[in-house]
Formats: sequence, C-alpha cells, structure tokens
Amino acid sequence: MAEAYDFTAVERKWQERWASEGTYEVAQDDPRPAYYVLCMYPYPSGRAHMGHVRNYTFGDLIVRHRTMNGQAVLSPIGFDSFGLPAENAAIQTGVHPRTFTDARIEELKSSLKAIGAVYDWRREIRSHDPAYIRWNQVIFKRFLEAGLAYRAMAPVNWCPGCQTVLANEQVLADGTCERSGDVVTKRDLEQWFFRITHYADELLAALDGLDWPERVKTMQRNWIGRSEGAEFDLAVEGRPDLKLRVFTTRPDTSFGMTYAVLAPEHPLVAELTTADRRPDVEAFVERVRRTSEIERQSTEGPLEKRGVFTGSHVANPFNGRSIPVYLADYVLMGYGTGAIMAVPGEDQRDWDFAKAYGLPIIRTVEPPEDWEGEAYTGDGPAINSEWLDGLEVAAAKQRAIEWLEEKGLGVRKVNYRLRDWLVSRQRFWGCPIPIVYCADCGAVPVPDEELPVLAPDDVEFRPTGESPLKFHDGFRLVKCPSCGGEGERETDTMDTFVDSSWYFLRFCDPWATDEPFSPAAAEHWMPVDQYIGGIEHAILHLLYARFFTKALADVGLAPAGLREPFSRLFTQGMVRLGGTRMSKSKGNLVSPDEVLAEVGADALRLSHLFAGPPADDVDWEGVSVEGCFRFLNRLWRLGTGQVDGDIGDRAEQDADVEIERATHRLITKVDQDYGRWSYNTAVAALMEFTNTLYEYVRSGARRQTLDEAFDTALLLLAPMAPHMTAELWERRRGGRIHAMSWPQADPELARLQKVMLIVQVNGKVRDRIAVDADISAEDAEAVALASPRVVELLGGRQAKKVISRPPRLVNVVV
RNA sequence: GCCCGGGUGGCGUAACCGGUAGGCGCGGGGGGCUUAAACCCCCCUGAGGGGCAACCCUCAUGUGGGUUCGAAUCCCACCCCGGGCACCA
Repeated sequence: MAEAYDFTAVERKWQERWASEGTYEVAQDDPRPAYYVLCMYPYPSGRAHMGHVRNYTFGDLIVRHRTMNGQAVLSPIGFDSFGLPAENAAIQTGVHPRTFTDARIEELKSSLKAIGAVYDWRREIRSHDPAYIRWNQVIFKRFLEAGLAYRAMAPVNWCPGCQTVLANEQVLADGTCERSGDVVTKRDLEQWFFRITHYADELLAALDGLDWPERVKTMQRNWIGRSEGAEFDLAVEGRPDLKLRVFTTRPDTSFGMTYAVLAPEHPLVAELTTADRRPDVEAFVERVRRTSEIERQSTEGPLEKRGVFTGSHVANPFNGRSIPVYLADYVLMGYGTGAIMAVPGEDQRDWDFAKAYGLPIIRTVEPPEDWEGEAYTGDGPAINSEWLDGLEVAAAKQRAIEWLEEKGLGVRKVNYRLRDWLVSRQRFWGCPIPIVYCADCGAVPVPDEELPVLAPDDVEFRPTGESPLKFHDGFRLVKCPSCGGEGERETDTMDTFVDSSWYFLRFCDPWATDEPFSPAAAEHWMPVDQYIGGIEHAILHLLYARFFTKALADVGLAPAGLREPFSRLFTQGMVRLGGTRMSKSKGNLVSPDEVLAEVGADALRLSHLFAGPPADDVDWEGVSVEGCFRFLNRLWRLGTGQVDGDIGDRAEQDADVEIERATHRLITKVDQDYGRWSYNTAVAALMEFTNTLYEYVRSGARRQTLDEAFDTALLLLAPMAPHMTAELWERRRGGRIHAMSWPQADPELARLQKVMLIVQVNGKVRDRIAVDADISAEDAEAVALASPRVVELLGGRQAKKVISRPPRLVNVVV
C-alpha cells in the first residue's frame, strides 16, 4: 500500500466536511467556557497574500487548539469592504464599487478556505451591507445625541491623492498620507468629529491592564501624550481688556520667564502687534502660512527667521516683570492655548530662541556642579525664584500651581496631544453620514426609521476627484426631517475606520434587527480573548476600537462594564522578501496559491509556523517549504505503515518505555509552546519526535507503543496541519481528530529518570556521566570525583571547591 | 536626540531560571535503493589543531571590559541593524 499523500484530494475533502458539518459554528447557549479569537478585519483585496496566510494560520490554529481544550470558540470573519481602491477601480473601469468589492471578497474567502481556516461563516459581516450601514448610522446618531459627535470648522489634513480629508492618525510623521504617500496640506473645512479626547485619560490609564505587547502600549501612550501642568493669564501692558493665556508643564520655572511666544495663527496676533511692528509681523505670518506642514514641523532652518517681535509686552504674574511677546512658527495653535511662556534656562528650544534674539536667560533650577549643557531640564533645587527657592522640581510645581489657584490667576491643567477624530470623508464608497442640512433647522439627523441612508447606484464615476454624491440631486436634495422644508443631504461618508471600530461586537450577534447587537451577546463573548493582527494598526485601528467600545457602553448600546475590546493582543511580524516588504508595487509577491498548488495547505501553514518566532518579521527567501513538506510526507508514511522496519506485538521492553516517556515529554513541551506562542519550537519538537519514531521502527517497535506515540503526535499537530492529521486520524482511529481532547502529559512519565551529569573542571566540560535524575548533591559530587578523567586532571591535587548542582552539573575547582 | 527590539554555523532559527552552545530545518558532502534520475532511506557537516583509532585539545554567540566556580544569558561602555517618537511648551 505505497500510497503517496494526495494533499489536493485530502484538503478538499476536509474543507468540505468542516463546512458541511458546521464544526466551528457556536451558539451563545453553549455550555463550554466561551473563548473569542479574532484576526483583524481584512480589507478584501482579492486573493490572500502571504501576510494574510500568516495571520490566518495563527488564528485558525488557536481556534482548533482551544476547541480541543474544551472551549466554545467564537471564530468569526468579515470584510472591511469600504474604501478607496474600489472607488478608484470604478473611475478607471466603470464597474460599480459594489460589484468590484463583492468579487474581491469571494476571492479572499476562497483563499481562506484553501488554507484550511475555519470560521462560523453564518456570522460573516461586510461593511457595505445595508444592515451594517444602518447600525453604523444609528451609532453615529447616538454619539451625536451624547455629544460624542460634533461638527466643527477646523484646519484639517487634506490629501490631494485621496481627494479627501484625513484624521491626524492617518498622517505620517513626515507629513505624508499613510495610504497614498502624498504630501498632506491644510484646509479650513467644516467637518464631523468624534470626541475621542473625552476618553483621553481612560484610554491612557486602561492600557496598564491590557495584555498587549509593550511596544504597542508605548506607542498609544505617546500618541495620547498626556502632560500635566498649569494654565494662567499674562496681563497685556497698556491693554487692560486683554489677557494672554499660556499653558506650561513647568510652572515651577515661572520666575525664569523672559519672553512669551504666540503661534502665528493665534487670535490675538493682530491685537498685540504694534503699528511699527505690523509690516514685519504680517510678512512673517504670511510666510508661515505658505510654508508646508512638513517644513514647519522640521527642526531645520535658522532660528532668526522663525520668529518675530510683536512690539507688545506682558507681565509675569509671579514677579510683575515686563517681558516681550514674540511669534514663532514652532509654537502650535492646536496644542494647549497656542501661547507659551518662555523659560530659556530650563527649555532648550527657548534657550536657542533666546540666544538667537538676544533675550535674557535666568536659571531657576540649580544644575549639578559638573553641568556643561545649556538649558537644564533635570531635577534640582529652585533658585532665583523667591518663595520657591530650595524646593525640588516636583514640590515647586505643586507650590506654584497652588499659588496660581489661590490668587485666582490660573488653574491646574492636563493637556493631551490626542485630538478629536475627524471622521468626514469626501468619498463615495463609504457609509453615508445620516444628516440633512436645513437653512432653518441646521444639521438635522435622519430619523431612525428612515435608516439606512444608502448611496444611490445610478452614479457616474469621473476622475474629477470629487464624490459623485455631490452631483446626484436625487440623493442630495431632500426635505428637512424636522420642518419639511428644502434640505440638503450630507454628501460626506464616514472614515472606514468607523466600520472596523465595532465589527467585533456585531460578530457576537450579527442577526440582531432591533439594535446593532444585543448587549447580552456582547456580555457573553466580549472582550475578545485573543486578537491577532499586524503592528501597523498599533495606533489607528486599535485606539479607535478602544474608544468606540467605551463610547458604545456609555450611550447604552454595549454592556456598561465593557470598557476594553481586546484583552490580549498579538502582533505578528511582517512577511518580507529579500529584505524588503512584499508588495504589489515592488512586484516581489510570492503567491500563496503557487505554494498551495505545489505542496498543499498544511505544508504552507507549517512553513509559516516553523519560519521563526511569530512576533518577528520573516523573510520568505529563507523559509523552507521543502523541509515542512518532507516532514509531512515522512509523517504520512509512518502513519500509513510505509516505513521499513519491524513492528510487532510484544511485552513492553526498556526501549518501549523510553518511547512512552518521550511521548509524554513531547506533550509537555508542545503544550508549553502553544501557550507561549512558540510554534516554531513546537514544530521542531514534533519533527525531532518523528525522527525518533523512525529510528524506533527501524530498530524494532512494539505496535501499541508506536501507535500511541504516533497518535499523540497527530493530536499535537492537528491545529497546525489540520488536513493531514484529520485524514490519518480517520483512517487509523475513525472519527474526527479535531473533536478529540488535547493530550495530557503524565508528569511522572514525562520526568526524565536518567540524566547526563556534566562534570567540569575549572568550568570546562571534562566528562559526562549518566546518573539518576534524583541524585543527591553529595552523590553527584562523589560520582564526579570518581571519574577517571577528573582523577587524571587533578593529578593528586586536592579540589579547592566543588560546586554540585544535581542532576545536571558538578564543577570541580582546583 | 530619546524610547523599545535585535546581532549565535554558509542560511532561517533553538538553548525557557546563569549550568553540555548548535536541537530542528535549509544548504553542502558521502553512502544505499534505482538500468538511470527524481523521490525515499542512512551517515557526516562551527573553525583550527593532534591522534592508527575510540577520542582529545584550543578557539568560538557584534566589540571591549566586569561580576561569577561557571555568562549567548546579568552589569558597564561602544559598534551595527530594525522599529517607534521627535518643536506638544
């Protein structure tokens, strides 16, 4: 029966079975403990790429592993199906984005099935599904009612490539668009925002309790950027009607302020500019306005050109001293009050500016004696600060804030770098914002019973860069829901990150028709126990989803106690090729389909798992598909009796007991590895074990021992290579391997009984002696000293010291 | 500049709590099977040296120091690679 493994037939057979038997469909009333595994909502870009395969292999493996461990595992999937590529395709080909998108979804679905990933397909979600759109719009309205959504005029990020505005999170540090790479410009537009800043403190504090990679948490902390300090007013000299409010994190250094600075966009600029300074100031403001955001953000450029004196002076409330007011491009209107007090002694930027403009510098913190730098930002006693003198920084801060509050001059204040989330997008292929504008009533929400607001199909896609909705009168011109007068529909759609901010909740109850999801279902499944995705979403998606979860709980749509969506997050590494990221534009894609055709799904999955630690990037060039394929075929031959050797029934001998013991050690090892995401070493252990079984068969095996050992290995491998293990199990034992219980190691059997004792002399290995695993320190020492090698090396000398660490090691020091 | 990761054979990786560095796989070499090749099976494979041999010795985990009986692992300094943040007052 020399039957080669026919992966094509076996994979098809089992994929059909898993689907037809509904193996991974779960219900809320399942008595087993609930467990929720989720891979990040994929954008349907067609056939899966290697990054997808890696991601979904991990996800699928966990689903199967947890199920074998007796849990009711919720494993849903859906498609983040709104977005620009479909709209761009429509402009190029005239095909409607829905047609385009649905075709891509089918491709991705068939890819997922082809790698053997299993889901509760009944729960599938698509963002562009009218039912999903409806609940998106309802959520928008609830946020609006709760004050968590609002419309405001603001200088916003405009991406000329995407022809839409972007959220701050979607603009990279270099001022380019996260999606298209175009340079983002600023525009003043009236747009819709979500008040994510309302949750700034909670979003920050709750990070501590999350089992997430520290790297991701740090990135979120930086992004939220909390800083504590004080806000207070500076009286404008000669203008009792004006005050200049500043924010500082260092109120303790206030006695050292020697000038103040406004952002060029500050509303008081005109008021504070004196007649003789006006030409210079206006020229400066004009120049800054023309400067691109990137240039302005860069630290480059001569400081002399980056500021200008206004001609006005303000009073330092701490000592009444008069200080000049400047404008500088490095002060940002969007943060704090858009104005600062400058303390060059303790802030390097202020120091540099003071040097450039010949402004005085007063130190208010005593630097260490060996201090050779310029501005000193470290700890130390206050100096030159009257009643703060001698206090350390933290105490001086508190004292200064108390003083400001006592005198009614200012308040303690916390500021965040985080801005509200701009959700308007001037695009067609997204969820319409359910608002009608009326000359009399203003912005009126569309009544719930009229939802969803759906984009019309009879639109023409033209490369004008503007949303076709703007030119579709049938869509745009409507009656005001409030007064019945002439109204105009909002033609902007929502950021697609809105869709991915609550899909994991909808998965709990995708059948709900009266609400986005039933709170009871969310209560049952949420939070997601294991979330898996790429590090690239560290800020964007993961921060938005956290905000949504809190906001939905607060508006009563989600359980009140549900504050965080993802208890545990795993961020897998990227798949690269030849050192660079695989991408369509680079033309360096390795298609999973080709690999699938050559070696099948199990070998492809194992290749990803074996390639290295899941959190690390992998270079596909170094991935050994062959090795995994060979391993599977070796396993197949062993499992189907195609290995030469002597297998018979007999009484148990020492060699058999050794195999039994090795089997239990394998269980311990592999089980541990599953628990710590160390699949590469789990695969290595299974390979090693298979090699051991080959030797065992060659040297004469006891049938029962071999079968138990082999079947245990199959069980351990079942989550990783589901097709072959299912087939072998059915042939050998009958039934479904994935319905079996996860093997349990017998600790007594797993324990080694004989160990190699390493004998060192002066830290160098000089002998190895087999000893009992439970040998005492004294016995180990005696054995070691009796070793001929040791006796020889000692040459009659007395050991100065003997370190005995049974059962592994004895070190003889002479 | 600051904050995280990471530098181990020809390559990808392993070594979990300071205790045999190199397990697994790739690649390479040798042998078997075969008319032949592929597949498959077995053995060898860090570098250098010694021995007829079983074996033995020395060196080796980015570099340089340190702690320790003992360091890939801990500490200090430095170099290189990857990632994040970077006028946020």
